[in-house]
Amino acid sequence: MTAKQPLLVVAGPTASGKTALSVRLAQALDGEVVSADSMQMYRGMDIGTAKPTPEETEGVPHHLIDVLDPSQTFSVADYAALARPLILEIGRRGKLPILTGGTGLYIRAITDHIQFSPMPSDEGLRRELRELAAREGNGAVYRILLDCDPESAAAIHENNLGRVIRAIEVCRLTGIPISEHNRRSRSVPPPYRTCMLGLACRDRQKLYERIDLRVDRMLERGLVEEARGLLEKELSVTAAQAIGYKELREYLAGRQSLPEAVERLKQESRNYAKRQLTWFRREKAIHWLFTDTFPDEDALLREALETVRRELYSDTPGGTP
RNA sequence: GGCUCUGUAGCUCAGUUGGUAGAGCAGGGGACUGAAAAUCCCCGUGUCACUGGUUCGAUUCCAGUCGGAGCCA
Repeated sequence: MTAKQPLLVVAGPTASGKTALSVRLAQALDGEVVSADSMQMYRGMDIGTAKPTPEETEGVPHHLIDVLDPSQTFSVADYAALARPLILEIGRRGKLPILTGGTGLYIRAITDHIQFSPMPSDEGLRRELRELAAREGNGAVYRILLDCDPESAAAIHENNLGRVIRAIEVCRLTGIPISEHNRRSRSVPPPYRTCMLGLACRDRQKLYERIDLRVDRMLERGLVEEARGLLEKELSVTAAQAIGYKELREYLAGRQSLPEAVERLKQESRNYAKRQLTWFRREKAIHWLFTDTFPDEDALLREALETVRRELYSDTPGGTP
């Protein structure tokens, strides 16, 4: 029986200070950062995703950044396939992997060790179901799910068309209801001893102000030009979802003034942060660090380190580092 | 100065043929397993500008007052 591998997670909404904290934690704990950010994986999407710059990383290795071309689609399953061996390998080298990012789904896939079995997708079926929904309404598609997987149907809202379609697709393709599928995906216990840190602000308004400010800084650094270059290319469905570029597209197409587009971009970012908070709040294992309650960054780091040592390195039967 | 329009939820606006009002956005909460920076769900009492008048009853009609917009001088 082998001891579980220590894994540190730094989660939190956009602009909460994840990058800075994880770099300092990596320096203090001899770690390497593994990004859990669905958009920073794309090359060329630098300013808009607040990708850590060389100055910010201070030499600390950062993985799973710039590993995709914006034309590539991607999924949680793909993420897990990349991240898991990487985490293992970092550990083998005697380093602490620090999973940092705001994509809750990706983080959970790792921490809960969700098993993704190989599964083909069926574009034709998806399109067909989408057309059915457009023609006869979401209810028509939902009824199909009700028929093949009542358990999932009970958990998915009729209007959440994407999920309804996915559940039907899994049913049709594998003959197993997605509810059953999801249960099986949790059959393997996580090989990690995990400590989860969450960054947040006590004062929501303060977070929103930070977000607005950061957007302004992105614009100063050339976000509009970055967006112009990116939008000339063919973007995958995944990459096209990134906040920043899709709002600026309206401006670049002359359909909206720059101030209007910027306001929308800030608004989208704030709404996104709120959704992230909802997700992470559900993660009961998270130790929350409220950045606005610490006098300075050193105090924050000290508290974080104390939590990590307690969670990861105390009374470990396998010995301490 | 005259005429016209206008003043309803934080914002933009509906509406009530007179029985005290509702959408979108914002805001808050929630869900989340192959597109997740996505997708979806739930939450709306506010002197209906103010003061009078008509009326059983006015936010709704009338008059005046005070804001705002426009047109003519």
